[in-house]
Amino acid sequence: MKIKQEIYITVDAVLFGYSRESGISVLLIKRKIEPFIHKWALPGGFVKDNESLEDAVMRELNEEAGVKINYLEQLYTFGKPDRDPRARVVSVVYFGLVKPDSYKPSASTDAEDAAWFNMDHLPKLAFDHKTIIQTALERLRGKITYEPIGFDLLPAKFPFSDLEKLYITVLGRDLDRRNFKKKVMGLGIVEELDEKAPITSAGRPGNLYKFNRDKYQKLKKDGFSFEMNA
Amino acid sequence: MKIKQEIYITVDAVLFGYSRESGISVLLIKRKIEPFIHKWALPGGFVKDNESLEDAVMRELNEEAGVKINYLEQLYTFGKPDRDPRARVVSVVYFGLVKPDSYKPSASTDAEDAAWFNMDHLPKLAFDHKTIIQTALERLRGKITYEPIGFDLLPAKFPFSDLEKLYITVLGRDLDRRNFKKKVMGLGIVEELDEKAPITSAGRPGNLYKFNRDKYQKLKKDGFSFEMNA
DNA sequence: ATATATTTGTGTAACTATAACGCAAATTAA
DNA sequence: TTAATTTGCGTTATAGTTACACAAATATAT
Repeated sequence: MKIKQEIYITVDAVLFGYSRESGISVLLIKRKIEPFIHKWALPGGFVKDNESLEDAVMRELNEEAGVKINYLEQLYTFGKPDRDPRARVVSVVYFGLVKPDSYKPSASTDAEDAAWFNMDHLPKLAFDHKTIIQTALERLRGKITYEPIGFDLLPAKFPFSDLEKLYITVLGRDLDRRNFKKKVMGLGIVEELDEKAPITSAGRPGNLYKFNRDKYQKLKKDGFSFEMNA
Repeated sequence: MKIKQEIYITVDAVLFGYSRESGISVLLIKRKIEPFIHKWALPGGFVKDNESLEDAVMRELNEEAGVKINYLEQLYTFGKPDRDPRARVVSVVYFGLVKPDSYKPSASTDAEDAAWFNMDHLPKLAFDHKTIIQTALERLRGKITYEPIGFDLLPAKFPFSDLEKLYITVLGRDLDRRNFKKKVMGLGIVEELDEKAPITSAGRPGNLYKFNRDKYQKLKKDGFSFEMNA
């Protein structure tokens, strides 16, 4: 092609996980090449000439971490001229959610190490990755109220209070337990199971619940819109 | 740099305009180079090595059209390997709104022609630009309900029914005129002016109204959230 | 000139959703 | 055995939404 352009394109991913005990976590990898060698960074890498952007993120995530992704969407493209000291690099960043089941990052080939970090205790990060994580967190906050993506952070079966705690953590404000439950159950997409939740603390044992994704899809087609402000 | 990568990066812009008479329009330019020479396409072009993505869109818009942009945000990055017949091209697309005042595309240097097209009568478009416009329209629809971006499609002073018609057009459904007005005025960010609207049709003449952006910003800082479902 | 159609402005009543609570039941911890 | 904790279910007051009715001021048709 005629045009002279010296810009590289990468993909990165912000993967969020959640647990009742430690709240929201982010998956990071320890870089084993320069720049920022041995520093923590988001998983990602250069896009190959013939693969789509989505394929590129999925490949990198497999190579570097090996976790099962439950939800993935494009977040934002970061392109400030000086964000990479080596050269001009534009990064298309994806936003993903991982269930606790498939939480463990497996030993990987490309990264020195991969680990989940609590959002409140992030290490120093390479490049502009701190800003990127901030943007991703805002997306999570914004989106959880009008799309049922919270369930992509929980196991298939969960005690109701886990869902409630997830919303409290993500939204960063208190909710009325009773109103929250009424609202959620009223939507008709969460079902109570005939199964007791494993005991984790004092108090009356509760049931397990599950998200009925099929029902949500059906309702959505008929113009139903999820909303959780309670 | 070590990495071999043959991917080009461009920026494109979907600029929307609005008028009571013709509804929503999109700004298109007629290409004067291959591929798709003489075909209509979104304004845009290659990013220079040292300019930010935003600077690149603004530059291209000036070169090709010369309209004043009232609102601009990043929309999405399109990167399918075969979207450009020449080579692998990843395009970062921006979404913008233009007021009717600064509506006229001025004669430009880079494009053969630039013109506004009604959303319902778009010509055949180059590349995947039809899909891109569709995505942008969805963004407009989604965003107009929870951020006051509708005012970026109207002149500073407008008859109230223009705002109402804008929402009806964008949302694609009917609204109750009276409830809509109550809702909007109740938010406290639209002011009635002491000025009659110019007469455009039969019926009782109405006043002009204006959006108070300062007040909105102030309220927003205090946790106020715009919402228009009426 | 007069009647008709059109558009703006204001209001009210019924219904629905949200917010703020209380209390009993079933369990663990003291 | 008692206290603390957690779940489940319910009620009431308030706020918000929806569905209407009607008068006023103008252009248009007759």
